[in-house]
Order: sequence, then C-alpha cells, then structure tokens
Amino acid sequence: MKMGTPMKKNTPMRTMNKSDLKLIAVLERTGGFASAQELHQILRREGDGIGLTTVYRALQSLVDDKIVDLLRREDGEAIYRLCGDGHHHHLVCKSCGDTVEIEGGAIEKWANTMAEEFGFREVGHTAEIFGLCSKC
Amino acid sequence: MKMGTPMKKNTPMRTMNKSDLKLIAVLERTGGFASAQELHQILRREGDGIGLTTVYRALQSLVDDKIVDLLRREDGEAIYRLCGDGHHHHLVCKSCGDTVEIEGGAIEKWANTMAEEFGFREVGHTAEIFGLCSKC
DNA sequence: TTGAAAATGAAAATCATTTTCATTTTGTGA
DNA sequence: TCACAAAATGAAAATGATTTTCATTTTCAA
Repeated sequence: MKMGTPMKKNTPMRTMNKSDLKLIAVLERTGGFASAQELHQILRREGDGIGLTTVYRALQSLVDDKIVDLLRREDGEAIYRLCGDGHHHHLVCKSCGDTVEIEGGAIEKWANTMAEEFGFREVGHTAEIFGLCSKC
Repeated sequence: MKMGTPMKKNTPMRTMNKSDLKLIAVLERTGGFASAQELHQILRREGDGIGLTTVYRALQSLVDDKIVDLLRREDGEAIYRLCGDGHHHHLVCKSCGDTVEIEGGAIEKWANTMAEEFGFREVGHTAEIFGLCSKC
C-alpha cells in the first residue's frame, strides 16, 4: 500500500507488545481474514482473557505499522490479515470469503501514471476484486 | 445478509415509487458518491420531509435493481452512486480531500483477467489512488 | 525501589444501519 | 364513488461494530 517510495529502514517502528504478538500468532495460525470480533472470540476460547478493546487497539497499530492488511466485508465490517512482504491485491469471494492473493503489476503502473498526470505525490492505492468463486 | 442469487434477466423489475425517484434525482444532481445519511440531509435541506428509514429502503431496492452501485468508504460507511455514470475511479488527496475522477481501462482488464484465471464469476472491483495533490 | 509512561479492560458512548409497528397512502375492483 | 388490501412511510427502538473514557495494573528505566 505504498509505492513510488523507496523502502525505508529508518522508520522507527513502535515496539510490539504482548497483545500485538498474540494477534499476529492467531492470524498466522488461521491464515485468512478475520474480523476483530472473531479474533477476540478465538483468543477467548483459548483461555486468553484479553479484552475486546485491546484487540481493536492492537489491530489498529498493526495496520498502522503495515503488518496487517485491513479490508472490508460486503457488510462493511473490517477484516484483517497478515500482510505478506510484497505489495499485493486480493480476489475475494463474495459468498464464501475465500481469498486469493494476486499480483497487480498493471495497477502499479496505472496508479503511477495517473498520479503523475495530475501532479500527485506520495501515492498509494487500493484495488480489490470481488466475485463468486468457482465453488460458489 | 441475503443471497438468493437471482441471475435472471426476466426478473420483473419492481415498480419505482416516489422515494426511489427522489433518490435518483439527488444522485443525478450531485453526480458523485454519497452516503445514505448525506442523501437524507440533502433532501431534508430541500424541504422534503422524507424519513431516514425510507432513504435506506429506497437505496436498498435501487441497489437490488442494479440502478445504483454500493461501495464503501474507508471507514466502512456505505456510499452510493448512480450506475452507468460510466464506471470510473478516483484520485483522492490525503490532505485536502480533493478528488479527481479518472479512467480505469487498465484496471477493468486486469480485474477481468485475474477473475478468469481463478474461475471467478460476477466480478466487480474497487480501485482508488490516494496521495498528496500538487497544492498540498 | 519508585515514579512515569504504556497497556489494559469494563462500561459507556457513537453511529450507521435495521427492525418493529402503527399509521397513511395508493391502487383496484365492485 | 366506496371499501379494502397491499405498499409505503417514518418514529422510535434495537442492533452491532467500533471508539472513547477512565480508573487500574504492568512495565521499565533511573
């Protein structure tokens, strides 16, 4: 979600706390998208007494630090997923929620071209495709 | 959330009522995206005593009838626009909020290609670019 | 050890959206 | 024109995710 910018190592990244790590662990284990409420339930079910507020806060900072992606279900609920290293996009099934990570080379070019044309700097972009997967 | 999937062209289209027409009129006039709340305010400001509930209901059926598109702001709020304005995308300034409508031919192709590759049907997509405009 | 800053969570507050339900409007057949 | 059922309407309550508040606990460096 960042592009024309050279990769910077100097960004002072907030230290991760226990809650952040717990959330990352769950996201790693489940591997897909999950809402804050779902993540909270999972942790609770596993005996962790973490509060919903803390889950929201942890997710927020993980998103800020670009460690997790945030997108939206069709009903507007926020769903989170661990970012891979590279910049990518998603193909999401409207029905079962199945997700495929895809490359978006064409998009990167498009975004850069358009941004340049209109004099925009420090541009990022979002692009998701949604539809019905072959199983649904 | 509903899903029956009426993929038929013979679906008799519900007759439009006054509220539907009012909403369409406002959307035509304003020409961009607007949330239900905003649309309601606009109508109110113009002296129309229409209720919020009715606005939501009208928008819902217009979306069902594919007369308006529904997408989501970054905060998850639903925003609506008339279909067939020609599908386009936006270049939004992070700082001042200025927006430019842009063409997205490349995106359409990309979305279709990817969808096909993974066997997705009935696909739609979202794509927005954001950055700092020349003034900011 | 100690005080300040960071983290935490319960409960209340927000806010968009949906549901309920009683009332009004509209359309149609007699 | 009348009567009546179906559709539309909107106020108010309900929902549900997310955020805020605020008092308490933890962490940690000096």
